[in-house]
Amino acid sequence: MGALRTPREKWIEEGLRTLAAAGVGAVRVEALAKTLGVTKGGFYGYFTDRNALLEAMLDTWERESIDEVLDQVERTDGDARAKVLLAGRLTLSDRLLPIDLAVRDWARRDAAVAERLRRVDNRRMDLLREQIGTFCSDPDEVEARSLLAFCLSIGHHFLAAEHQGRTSAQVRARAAGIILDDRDPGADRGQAR
Amino acid sequence: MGALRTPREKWIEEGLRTLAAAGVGAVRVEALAKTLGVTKGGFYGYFTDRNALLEAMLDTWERESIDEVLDQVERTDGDARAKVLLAGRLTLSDRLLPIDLAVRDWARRDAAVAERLRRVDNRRMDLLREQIGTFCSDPDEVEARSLLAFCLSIGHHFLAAEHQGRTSAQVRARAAGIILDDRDPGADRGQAR
DNA sequence: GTCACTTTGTACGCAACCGTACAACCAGAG
DNA sequence: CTCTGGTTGTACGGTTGCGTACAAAGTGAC
Repeated sequence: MGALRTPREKWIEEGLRTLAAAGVGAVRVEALAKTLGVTKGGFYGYFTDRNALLEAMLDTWERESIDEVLDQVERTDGDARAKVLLAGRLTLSDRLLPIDLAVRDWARRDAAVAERLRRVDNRRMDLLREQIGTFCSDPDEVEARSLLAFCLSIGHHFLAAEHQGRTSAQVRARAAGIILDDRDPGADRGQAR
Repeated sequence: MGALRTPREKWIEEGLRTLAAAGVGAVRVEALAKTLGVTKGGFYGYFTDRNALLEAMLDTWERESIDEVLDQVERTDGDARAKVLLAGRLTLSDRLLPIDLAVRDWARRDAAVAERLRRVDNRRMDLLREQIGTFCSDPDEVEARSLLAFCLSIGHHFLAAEHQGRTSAQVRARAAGIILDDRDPGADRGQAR
């Protein structure tokens, strides 16, 4: 058999890295090849075209950011608030977060991507509803608090403002306290990413 | 004097339209010219290059989304909650919102854009702090609630999930109630965009 | 109508990138 | 060692976009 210096996964991995760093527009076959230290010669053996790579990248992202995160949260035994915070930390890990943000922008212009994102976000909201529902009885309020939790974890990465001496994490922890109806805001439960 | 069929403002306007609809990457001189029904011949009379257009677009956006919104809010006489909601509605108008979201993504990859966005966001957060501060005394809590208000208004545009029968606006109104510490969530104060 | 001045159209060179074709290459089977 | 099959490099044609140069055209002053 011939050598296999650049398997399919390498292309996907580098594609996701580029997506995270510079957006979909920067995911170009020749640029990836250059970064990988090869030419695009082998690329078209794995993918029919650039679009096939983008699909494969989305497959990987979707799998990682749903299945793996949910599995890990379910295996945890903490109270509801702890699970919510853990899910936030996992979903928005150093690896997944930048990809997530890039996909979110991408979805605004591509219906197929938007559909995938809808699936992922629905699963995440399900998790939030379930956990927040354990300490909040009004379904409308559960939904509102779930929305706030989601918007906080995504939105704060888009906010460019400062917090007048406080760190971003401090303000976020306090905000998480409000959403999770924590009556002891002084307690340090760790960072709310 | 010669005719002036396509003044500088036209290019900026069309640039902002394209930015809003398809992101910075889609703001290309020749594409804009085609949309405007001319060729790029005249473009380089107004701008030294594509980058100069992008700068001018940001100037326009910054002016519109700070000065005009703040002026209008200051002229309003309503209570703090009403002012917060009004600011949200103005900032996130049909015209400004899509530009805002595109700029936010752009800022993740361009330091100069990030700096502009920081200025704008700081002004917006100032407004929120000021208004929320009128009915909330703890400065840390004011900051946290301001952050939540901001994240809700920005973040909900990135959330692709459904709300189990409820409309997005309903859930958002309820969430705004939580943030603004409204003890009468049934009251209809208008939409919380 | 003519002139002066500015805007616009056309054409060019250059670069990046896509997708294809094919030759060169390289491990392991036999 | 040789053959074989998939992997990689190279070369190509086509497209799109930037920025420049200059000719063409149109408008208002006179």
